[in-house]
Order: sequence, then structure tokens, then C-alpha cells
Amino acid sequence: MAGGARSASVVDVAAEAGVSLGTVSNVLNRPERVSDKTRFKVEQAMARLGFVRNESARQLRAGQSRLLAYVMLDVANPFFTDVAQGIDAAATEHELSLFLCNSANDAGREAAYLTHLSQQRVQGILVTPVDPYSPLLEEIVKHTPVVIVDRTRNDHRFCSAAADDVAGGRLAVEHLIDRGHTRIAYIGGPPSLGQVRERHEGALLACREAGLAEDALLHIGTDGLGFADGREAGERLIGIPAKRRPTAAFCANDLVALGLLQQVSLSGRTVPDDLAIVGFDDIDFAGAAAVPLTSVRQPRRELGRTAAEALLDEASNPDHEHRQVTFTPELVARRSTVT
Amino acid sequence: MAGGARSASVVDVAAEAGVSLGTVSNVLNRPERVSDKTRFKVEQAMARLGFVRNESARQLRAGQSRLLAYVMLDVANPFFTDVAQGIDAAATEHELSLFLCNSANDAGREAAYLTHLSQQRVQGILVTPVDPYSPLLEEIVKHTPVVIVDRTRNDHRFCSAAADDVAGGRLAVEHLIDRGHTRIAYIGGPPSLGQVRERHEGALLACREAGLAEDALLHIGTDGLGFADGREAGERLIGIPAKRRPTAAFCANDLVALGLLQQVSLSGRTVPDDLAIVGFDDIDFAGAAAVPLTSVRQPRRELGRTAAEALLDEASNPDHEHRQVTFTPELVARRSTVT
DNA sequence: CCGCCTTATTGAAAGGTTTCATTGACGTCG
DNA sequence: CGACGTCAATGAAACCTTTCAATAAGGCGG
Repeated sequence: MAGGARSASVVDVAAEAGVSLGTVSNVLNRPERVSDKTRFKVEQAMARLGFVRNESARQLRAGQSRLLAYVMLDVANPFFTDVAQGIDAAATEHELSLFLCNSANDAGREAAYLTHLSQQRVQGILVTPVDPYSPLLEEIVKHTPVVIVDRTRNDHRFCSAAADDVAGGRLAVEHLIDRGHTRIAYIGGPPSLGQVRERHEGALLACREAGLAEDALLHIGTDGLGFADGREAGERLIGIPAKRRPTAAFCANDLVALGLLQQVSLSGRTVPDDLAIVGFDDIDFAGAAAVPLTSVRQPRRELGRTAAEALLDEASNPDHEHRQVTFTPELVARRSTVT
Repeated sequence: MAGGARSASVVDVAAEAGVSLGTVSNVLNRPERVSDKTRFKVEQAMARLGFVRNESARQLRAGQSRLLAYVMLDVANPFFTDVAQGIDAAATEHELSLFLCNSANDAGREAAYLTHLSQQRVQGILVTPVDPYSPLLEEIVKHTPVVIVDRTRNDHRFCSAAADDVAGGRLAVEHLIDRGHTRIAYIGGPPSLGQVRERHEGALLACREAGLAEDALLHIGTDGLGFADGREAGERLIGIPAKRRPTAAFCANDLVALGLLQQVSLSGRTVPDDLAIVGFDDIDFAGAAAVPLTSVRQPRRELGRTAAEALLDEASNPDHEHRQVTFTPELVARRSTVT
């Protein structure tokens, strides 16, 4: 880092180059209006002084930045990084930069990021919220375009892009029932997550429609939706006496499913013979597991791209109307349920 | 978004509350110096006007932000998200926010992010660079603390935290040689990545030390270090006539190894009997694959945390000295190489 | 050779916050 | 009752850039 000297400003550059500060600014912003000779002088001066434009001052004057941000629930979950890539693609096309923020499923962190971003006057914020009905979101959307990703609010106060989690849960369990299973586990948590609740709801629906008994669906709760949670749930599942033990499991996401798969394999059991497994999200690792995982596919990149495009419309189109896009998920059957 | 009205400033709040703007600022920054009654009035006024502090102006005056950024090579690679979590932990302890930027292995994107961040006057930048010797990095480190993650420069112009990739590559191949393999593939690319080159170098070293023939190590190049690249390399590998085909593969990272594993399994072959596989990084998915993957472990979170701490020292300690921390990787043997 | 037009450059103002030296009010002590 | 000390509130200055109306210089046609 530089020693003590304050970093050079346009005024310093102007003095060094022997021109006015307006000219320096022109070199920066409208180089075509400056004669070659002058521009050269100014560029030399900038190089000598190590001038770095101050983005804060620039933005203060300009009032806006060319910046988008995505506040994601879990940066370690490939589902969200894929969504982020979709957002990134759209942002790049519009020559905007994207910052990623990891709330790590913590409402406090999420709030801090949202506040900071709105104070930073970013063009817009995409967020997969811990709680889509948080009052802070309503507060922020008054000033800054906000689009909700992977969740939907049924008032129409936000744009959103999400998959139909109820339908997805239903698909998964219908598939298991089709394959003859009548004792099925639903594995996931915490229930504070809408994703967990809705996928469960879909699972229940499928059971009901198939006329299964009330207790056909066994809910095994987990603390989170990571790998370790899946393994731990696996242990508990294996601990259940064989005659009562479910013959199939539907996991709230693929990380949990992969953890479960691993635990079951380690215990010497076979998937799908001893336990059939369905995941959710269809991340790349699902299809690539050595027992490829049946999963409910969400269009991950598409989700991100759609959300980003809605955001850009909200940010630039004066008569923008909020829209809630819902994607219908799709079952991808693989060996973890099919012999 | 709000209608047409410009968003309220401290001046507007002051007028609304019937106090001076200095008082509003005090409410914001030193609430204890303001009488309860006045503070209440001001807070009411803020709420009525929907005041949102302008971070640009604040920073312009303050000169600094409480912001760190990590420019990562590939947000879709769990290795880097784990590193990011380590950075995040350290940042959180110091009450700093962390922004993540995905360069996606593109030097142009990396440059754009680095420039933007330094103009934004962030406290510091962590970066896993496409090329650690890029002149732009040297330029930026003159003004903004920069720490290199997962790479090292051997001049001492930057702090860095990285694992010893040569040693890692050597470990991997020594392990394979120990298990009796004499025809080994090294799978990875592009060679522009230091990680790819150095792990290869380590592999060569191991071969040489074991006295294997020059052509014992077959280099199979890939375009990148993703899943798909591993699968594609798998096809090529399988295409080699059995008697010349390597009996083991060392992959430049776990994503490639998992792709390879999948392709080999799909072709009806068995790991490790038909092909032993070693990966690199030991991401969670490696141990969790149904044929658990032998891998070279890097202390991922530790790497991030160490880098972040070096950065914080550089940012706050006037007589900071650059240090290059190198971690020694460790082989984790699992079933993909051990029957 | 003058007036006009074009092109290049100028300098002041604005943008919203924080800081700090100063003022004002009020209570207390001598 | 006056001087002093404390606490609260004030408002001007500074941070750095961009914009824009105004000026200066230079070239051309008449």
C-alpha cells in the first residue's frame, strides 16, 4: 500500500497536467471531446500520480451504479451457484457487474446485506430470502428494485421467479408410489424454510391422492439442508426396525439426498433395493453420483436469468408491472429409484 | 419503486424534524449525544420521509468502507465456496461484510472486478487470480491491500495463502505407485492455470523418483476443470486400447475426478479395479461419492481464513510485512484407490 | 479583414454525508 | 447574583466527481 500520501484526485491530476479539472473529467468520460495532445498530457499525469477514480464521488454525482447483487441462501449449495450463473449471464449481457452475498440462512446477515446494498444505491437486488414476507424487504423495495428468487409471495408486491415446490414434491412421491413404495420418508428441515414446507406439502398430497394411510409418510427433520444433515438423517433412518422402516426417501434437496445415499451405502445397504432415494434440484452432482440420483429438476440457470431480467425491467421500465413466474419442475428418474 | 421524488437527504430530514442537519447526522452516528426528545423527533421524520442513508456520500467523506471482496475463479466449484466460507468467518469476526465476485476464469472479468473494487475503496481484496503475475494486480496493490489465495508469487510483493500443489501432486502419484500402478494418467487443463501445471509437475516428480519410464505418465488435457471435462476425458481414456491404457488416473481436481468416475462407471467398468482414481481438493462431494474418492486434501476453510487474516493485518497494521503461507496437503485414501 | 461557426477548454455548482469549532441554554457553585 | 461548566444543537467546510453554461481559440467564407 501507498505510504502516507492521500491518493490523488482529479484536481491533483489537473494541476500536474496543467489543465482544468473539467478537462480531466472529460478525458475520463468523453475522451473524444479532448484533443489528442491534451489527452496525452492528462494520461501521463494520471500515470505519474497513480490516480484512481473515486467511485463513491462518482456515484454520488451520478446517482446510480451499474451494479446488481444476489443475496443467496447458501453459497455452498450448487443449486444456488447455478442460479447465480444464470443471473450473471443476464447481468453480463446488460453490462452490469454482479456481487454475490451469502446470507448463510441467517436473517441477521441477510438484513445487513440488504441494508448495505440499498444504501449503496445498487441498480437492483436479487434475493433468496430466509423469509419472503420479511418487513425489511417491503421497506427496501420502496427505493430499490428487488426480485425474489426461488420463492414467491402471493401478494403482488414483488417480482419473483421460482419453481412450484408443491408440484415438485408431488412428482417425487408419485414416482415412488408408482414404483410400489408404501412407506416413504420425507427428509428435510428446518421447517422455517418455505422450500422445506412446500415440498412436504406436495409429498402429502401425493400420498393422499394415492389413498395411502395417514402415516405412510414419515417426516424426518434435519437442522439444515447440507450434506452432513443427510448423513445424520441416514443414521436415524437405518436405526428404524426393518419392518417399520420406509423403503424409500424423498429428500428436500440433493445435498441431503447425497448425504443419505452415502450413509446408506456405508451401512452396507444398496440403493435402490434397500432404500430408494429421490432428491430435489437436480444439481450436477446428482446425476454424477455413482448411484445416479433420481431428482426433481428445477431450471436452475433459467430461474436466475428470468429473475435478473425481471429485475432489469423493474429498474428501467417506468410502467413495469410485477410478475411472478413459476416454473414447473420435472422428474428425472435415475438409478437411485429404478433398478 | 418510489414514484418520481428524489429520495430524502439528511437536509430534508432536518427540515422535517425542525432541527439542523448536524443533529440528524448525530442521530445517525452518535445517538448518545442527542437528547431523547430530539432523537425521537428525528427518527419520526426519517420514517415519514423514508430516509435511506446514501452510502456513497458517507464513504466519500469517511474515505473508507467496511467491506472485503473475494474475486474467485469459479463459483461453481465447491472448493472455492469453501475457501469463501473461511474468508467469511474471519470477516464476520471483524465485523466486515464480504462480497463475492466470480471471474469465471476470465481475465477480462477479473480485471473489471478488481478495478471496480479498488475504485470503490474497499478495505481489501482477496483474489484467486487467473494469472498471479498480472500487472494489474501490482498496480492495484499500490492503493488497496490485496492477498492472493490458492496461488503464490515468489517475489514477495503480496501476501498469499496456498497449498503446495507440487507436493500434492507428488503425494497423489506416490500413492498410486505404492499400490502397484505403473501406467498413470494425469487429467487436467488448461495449462494456463498454475494449479494444473504444478500438480502435474509433482506427478512427474513422483514418477521420476520411483524410477518409472518417461512415458509412465500420460497427460490427458481438458478445456477446464469442471464435471463435463472429467466425463469427456473419461471417454477418451476408455478409448485407449486396454493393454496401453493407464490403470490409474490422477485428476487436477475433484470435479474432474467425479466426472471421470461417472463416465467409467457408466461404461460398465469398476473403480478402482479397472481404474483407480485420485482427485484433488477433497471437497465434500469427494468423500460422499458412492465410490468414495481418494483425494489430496487442502485445508480449504483454513486457507480462506489465513488469507483473510493476512489481509486484515495489511489493511490495519502500518508495519505489515508480506508473508506467503504455504500449507502442506495431505492424502486421504478412500475406496477409489483401495480395494 | 471582419464576423461567424466549430471545437477545445474552463470553472463554478451540485450531489449527500460527516466533522468540528462554535454558539446557545441551563444549572450550579461561589 | 454573576461566572463558569456542561450538555445539546448548530452550520459551514470538506470529501471528489460530474455536468453544463460560458469562454477562448482557431478556421473559414464573404
